[in-house]
Amino acid sequence: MMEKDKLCLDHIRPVTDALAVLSGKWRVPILVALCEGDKRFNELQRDIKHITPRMLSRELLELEQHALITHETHPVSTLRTYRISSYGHSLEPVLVALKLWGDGHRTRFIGKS
Amino acid sequence: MMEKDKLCLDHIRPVTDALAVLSGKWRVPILVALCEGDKRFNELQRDIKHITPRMLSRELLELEQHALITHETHPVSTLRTYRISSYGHSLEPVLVALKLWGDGHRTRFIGKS
DNA sequence: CTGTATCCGTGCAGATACTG
DNA sequence: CAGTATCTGCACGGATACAG
Repeated sequence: MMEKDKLCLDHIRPVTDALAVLSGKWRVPILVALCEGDKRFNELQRDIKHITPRMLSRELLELEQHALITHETHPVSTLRTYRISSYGHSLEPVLVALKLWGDGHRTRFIGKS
Repeated sequence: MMEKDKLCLDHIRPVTDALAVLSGKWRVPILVALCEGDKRFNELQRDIKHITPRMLSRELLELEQHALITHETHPVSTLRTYRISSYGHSLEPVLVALKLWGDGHRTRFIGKS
């Protein structure tokens, strides 16, 4: 089981797979917003600054196709509630690793906003 | 420290910072190729399938501006040698986390190439 | 060998308006 | 409230040719 953590050729595809899931301007903000708890469409639109309904709709669909989030539709009304799936929570170690490195990177390049 | 590894709002910026550094089609392939050892421009172009000299040049510059790689110019000839910096190696935990999750993701979505 | 210059197609994403 | 439709600009990245 991984005797070496060094980079090698067979790392490329899984890494780019993971990056593809997280890439785009709104994926991480949406996931983080949903980590505060289940939310509805307009709550997400309010909490995520500057996102348009078009992009929010698109990205919610994408995240759901990747099984990272789910939604429930209220039986009577048409209210939908979005939430992170347990599979979505499996991304946490990845996001933590990215955060730790990103913190250091911002520190190293002082002067960046 | 980090008493909790849960996602929260102040994770967004460092995470997207890190993602920005790794995003793009060629960054990871270049880093991985250089992990095999120092290489010259044409070696990289040969080892990284389908990359054009334009993109290789562009991405090498970008990676160097982010301090992830360095280059040395042979004093007499104009031969350049590219190598990963120690700072570049600090990305390894991040790439390992991405690889581990990406492996699982590919397993989960069987049928994907 | 180590790149640059130029041209170009496509997709990502914003703005705005509209609908059930 | 919860989205969709349409239009648009721009950046990403490929192809090809050229240069030091």
